[in-house]
Amino acid sequence: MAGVHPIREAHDAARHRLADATQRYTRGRQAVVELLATADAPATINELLERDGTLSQSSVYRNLALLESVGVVHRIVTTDEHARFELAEDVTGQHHHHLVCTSCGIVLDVLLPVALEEQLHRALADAARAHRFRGDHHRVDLSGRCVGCS
Amino acid sequence: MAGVHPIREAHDAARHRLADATQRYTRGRQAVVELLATADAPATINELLERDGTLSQSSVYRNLALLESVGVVHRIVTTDEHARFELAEDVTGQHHHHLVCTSCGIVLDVLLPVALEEQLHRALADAARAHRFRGDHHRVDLSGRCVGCS
DNA sequence: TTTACTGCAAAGGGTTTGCAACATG
DNA sequence: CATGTTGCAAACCCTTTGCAGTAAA
Repeated sequence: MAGVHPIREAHDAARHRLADATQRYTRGRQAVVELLATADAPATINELLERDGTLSQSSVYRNLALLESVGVVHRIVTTDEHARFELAEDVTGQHHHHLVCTSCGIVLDVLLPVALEEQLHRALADAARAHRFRGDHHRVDLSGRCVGCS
Repeated sequence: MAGVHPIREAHDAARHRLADATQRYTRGRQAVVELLATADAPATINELLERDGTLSQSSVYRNLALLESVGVVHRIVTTDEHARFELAEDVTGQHHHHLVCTSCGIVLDVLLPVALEEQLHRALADAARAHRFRGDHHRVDLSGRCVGCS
């Protein structure tokens, strides 16, 4: 992961994880992974359908749900009415966070300083322990207005 | 805010902000504020309707949207299919974050160390500037499993 | 008294699913 | 070939809205 052939690696990860779950890596699933791997920001279902007119809506929904369940895809839900999808961090190898535009709903990826991530990780682990909560992963969003909407 | 009569202060804030918007502080709106002020965690619409059987669903939806628009209520959207609501931070005076159970969808409030919040704030401001994004407020969630679901 | 608000029921809209045809391993 | 997968269309379910009656200021 996070190697020099990110798209191929995304396909390999998807193929292997699906195989482990006795699922096939069909053309539609490959197309979804390809679209997400080449997107410049988390995409909505409609954006995926527009980018590849041969895909059917119901299959894209089903395949995104499947890919999410095997950890290849990550679903982002904001106050925007459309869910957005991106490749999971352990496929891209790149932990990141989001800038969310409250006007148009677009989501941009951003990185935070490693030291801050570590502190945050520790603080959240403390909070989880205090609430007897088994923490999984954290999410940091900054809401605001993108260039086009401000 | 954040005083010794949090519930009364929530009502006062709601009343004033609604008045500023030429809106009335009706019984249904008071009931919603009261329910949120006395809830131990962010609540779904159904939870509010169950706690006060005299409320009608459509009015609760409308009133939550209105209260959100005047900054009294904050909407939390997670991967859970139901939106959750809590009093806004500038009504409670308490900036906080969330632990979100990926199984049952419950949301718990948590505080982070002030120093960490400041660092986070600065780092996000930097990221926003780099993307020519006008930042508003940040959101930090920890996803995982609550006691009941693990 | 004015007019914002409520409650009901029906409409909206993103997402899910039944089923017959199809393609993958 | 056996069975997982697809595509269509209908069903779902949370949320929103039209409208006539009601209540807040």
